[in-house]
Amino acid sequence: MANKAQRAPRRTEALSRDVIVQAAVAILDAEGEEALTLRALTVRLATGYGAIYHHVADRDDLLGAAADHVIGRVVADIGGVADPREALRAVAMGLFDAIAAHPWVGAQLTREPWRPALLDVYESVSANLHALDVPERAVPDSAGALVNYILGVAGQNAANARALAASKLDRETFLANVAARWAQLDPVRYPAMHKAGRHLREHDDREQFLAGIDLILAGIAAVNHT
Amino acid sequence: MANKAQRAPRRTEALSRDVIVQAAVAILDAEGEEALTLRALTVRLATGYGAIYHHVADRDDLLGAAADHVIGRVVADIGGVADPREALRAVAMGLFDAIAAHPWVGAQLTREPWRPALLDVYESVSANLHALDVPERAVPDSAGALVNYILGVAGQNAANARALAASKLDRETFLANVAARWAQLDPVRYPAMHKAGRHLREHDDREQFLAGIDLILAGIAAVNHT
DNA sequence: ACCTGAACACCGTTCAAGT
DNA sequence: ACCTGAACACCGTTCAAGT
Repeated sequence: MANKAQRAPRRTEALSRDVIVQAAVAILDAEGEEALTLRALTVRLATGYGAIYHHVADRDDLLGAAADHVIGRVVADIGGVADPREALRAVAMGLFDAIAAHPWVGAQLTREPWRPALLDVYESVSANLHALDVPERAVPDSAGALVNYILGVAGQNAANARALAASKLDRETFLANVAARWAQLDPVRYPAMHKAGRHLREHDDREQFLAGIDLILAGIAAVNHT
Repeated sequence: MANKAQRAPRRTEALSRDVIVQAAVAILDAEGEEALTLRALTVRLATGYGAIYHHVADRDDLLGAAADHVIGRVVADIGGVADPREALRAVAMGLFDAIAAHPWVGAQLTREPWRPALLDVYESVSANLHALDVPERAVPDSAGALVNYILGVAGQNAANARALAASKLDRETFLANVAARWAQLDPVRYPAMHKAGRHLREHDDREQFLAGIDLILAGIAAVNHT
């Protein structure tokens, strides 16, 4: 055994905000939001608390930066789509997939919706609506409807991922449990949910999400053309 | 001064889950979500920790029950509206107003969307869509679009309320600050947000919310009738 | 400037002990 | 059954001290 005064090995390369954010993303992806503790970060980065606070204001700042890091890529990857309708669907799908892959991002977006990453989303949506010949004065409400819908789904996704993780079941049996609970609902008082319980197997979150986007786009077209 | 061994006066009436939930709602409304600590509850209820844990599983259970308590009333208060289109708008407006009055509810709904209260919302929305002659197989996606949109706005409202409280500014100057920050954005890279910054004064959250609901309803009508 | 890590001021939750 | 409150196992954050 080593001397008792021996300390954990310290890092040699300099710390930076970016290194910290990447470590945070890795922890969040691997173990979820509540696993991101300052202690876990000091261990992973082989450093002390003060070193982290030297580059980051507080835990919320870090969580926000981590979300920006993930979402930033999505918006950047869209640019090339020419057809505005397809571009809108691409932004929506890109966000959906990013949030499905990193559920903690969904929770973060609903918590701090004014983050730079969402600014770009808002801007991109607005520009594409403009390209769709939506009248100037109708753009803000239309963009708001789309973005708020996306944020709603994002929140749901995050909540589902949390529930799935907490249940410690695999996805299959977890869904079966949800379906069973719904199917047990009184079919007189809760006819729609009762029925949904019987169709959950063939339910596809991604398809339903896109259907919602198309519904809103159809509404925007209907309101502005007649 | 009294004896140092003197203790805080204890309550005489029995505690109950309902009394605890009401106390929680009072704290949440007055001081926001992070003010709801177990310690604050013991003080307010003049009791001990164990007494609370005897009626409530944990803090999350309590937060959920508090949200149900607020949302339950909203759905119950709608029932009477005959025209399905008006009933849908009434549900949406009821939720919006409840969340505006109790912003912590918005955060809670996005965190645990399977709560009983939301079940009733989903059911009510589905029934009214059915009454609007939306085909059976289109109801789930349509209801999902509406509910997810509502949840998205709910989350935004909660986030705005948190930011407003944290800023310790009054609503007026807080909005002016936001508008100023947006107006400062590069008008080339962020034309839509730049412009939005100049119109924030005349912006009405409630009106924009309803515009979104109408947009989605128009989309549902357009997709299903052609 | 950048980093260390003990210490501080909190949390939610438990549980032996009381009535 | 219902309640008490000290104690436990954590948090995020600070700051005097080091390099």
